[in-house]
Amino acid sequence: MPVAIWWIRRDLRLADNPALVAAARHGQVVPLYIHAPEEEGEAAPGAAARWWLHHSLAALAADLTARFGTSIAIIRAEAALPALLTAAKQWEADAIFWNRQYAPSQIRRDETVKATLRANGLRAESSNSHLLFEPWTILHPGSQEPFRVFTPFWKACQAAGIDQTTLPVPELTPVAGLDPNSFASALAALDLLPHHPDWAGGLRATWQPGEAGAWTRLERFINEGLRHYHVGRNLPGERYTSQLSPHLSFGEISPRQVVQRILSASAGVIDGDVAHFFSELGWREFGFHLLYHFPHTVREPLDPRWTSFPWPPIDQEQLVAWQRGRTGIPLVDAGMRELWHTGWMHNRTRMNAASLLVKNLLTPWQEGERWFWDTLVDADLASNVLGWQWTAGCGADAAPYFRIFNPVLQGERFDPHGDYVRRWVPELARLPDRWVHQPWSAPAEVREAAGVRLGENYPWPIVDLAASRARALEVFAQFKERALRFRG
DNA sequence: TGAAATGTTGGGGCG
DNA sequence: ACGCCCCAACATTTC
Repeated sequence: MPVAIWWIRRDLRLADNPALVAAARHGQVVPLYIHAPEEEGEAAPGAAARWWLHHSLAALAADLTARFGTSIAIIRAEAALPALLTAAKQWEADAIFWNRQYAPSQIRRDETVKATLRANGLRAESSNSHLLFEPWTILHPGSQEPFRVFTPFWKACQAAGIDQTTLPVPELTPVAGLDPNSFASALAALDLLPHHPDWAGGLRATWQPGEAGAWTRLERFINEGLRHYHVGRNLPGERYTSQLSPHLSFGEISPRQVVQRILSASAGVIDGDVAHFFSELGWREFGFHLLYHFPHTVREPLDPRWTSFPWPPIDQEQLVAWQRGRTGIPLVDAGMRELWHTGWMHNRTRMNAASLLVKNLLTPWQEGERWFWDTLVDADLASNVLGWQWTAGCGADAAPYFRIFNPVLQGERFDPHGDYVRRWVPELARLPDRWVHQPWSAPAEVREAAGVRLGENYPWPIVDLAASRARALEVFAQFKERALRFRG
């Protein structure tokens, strides 16, 4: 019986996995994970993602053991290609199957890998498991150009129609010789987990990486979040969002499975809540669309004229205060601490934290992008870059430069009782609702009664919101006047 | 998927 | 009864 390698990447699941199905059809299956972060460049996982990767691999291996009595072979390598060639020889495999990835470095690597494997007489096939729509299939009907604006992009996707068919877990004949013990030691040798100090306690308490955990999240969302999603998704203190992002990022569940399950739960009815949730999946697709068609956006603004934006020198002290949730602005600090503790941040707060860094603190968006990349368990190059460039106003469908969030008003509007702030910034927990989003404005006796001593147990704001807003408006307006005057 | 300034309207207090 | 002012409430515009 021939042997096929299932080259595992960000498709850490058994169900709806085209590469796995293809491998199982071909013959005996070698589930193989190659750890070669150096080769992935900008897409190499950050610290929080490495924690997730460890546990997701462990979960997948456990599933393979329980269902098929096999495990995952792990190779630590400088590059995937030689590892694949060695593995093919070792297992006497004549075919390799994988699911596609879309970061520029990954696309380049996969092209070389595919060509070389085939030149060596091996069968090499890739499939789509990560997206509802391959980026190259959605183009402007007339010009055949990629989209730069979300709404027409998503309309074109919907016009193309979401394929709802999903693949069952295949019957699988494993190769002999893969066992849980050697998997466990190989996984440990990858050294993906933090130590000295172990900062992952909050992650462990929050998440269950793996296919089962992904489905638990989805079912919880359908039961508790979806019904009021359209309004509730804006409230960071409540649990109306799906929190599926890390599971989707690691391919523990496919967007197709999510769509199919939600439609079955809603009896096929697409009301406002369902439509809005689907459009959030659409934003994920849009990120991959942009990353594929405009790969330079990983480091540079989509619009090249923005590369000359006159950022002032980076204030390291302010940057660290932002990273650690010590800006003195409660909503932003709550968000940054939620991120540090759980590896995830509510989208409403992501926008506010990003706006403060880029606009009020005039810090290059790449600094924020880098911090998010390292601390988010759901960090996807596509979504992260899209989000930061959206905030900075230099990306696709970007927020205009004058859109500057006021984190006090945003807090009062979307966290009216301060539940979110109190949870993550306990120093402020005893302040009345009226002042919880702006402790610096509270009467001294109110602060004292609440045990808030600014400058001692909670910082004064590191920027004056009104003054820094005015400064950002001026800098951005001047830049627009000078640099953006000539189109194209 | 903004905030703040400015403009408009209409009710109520008051001389 | 009337004009005037104030200002909340809402709409529009500007950044």
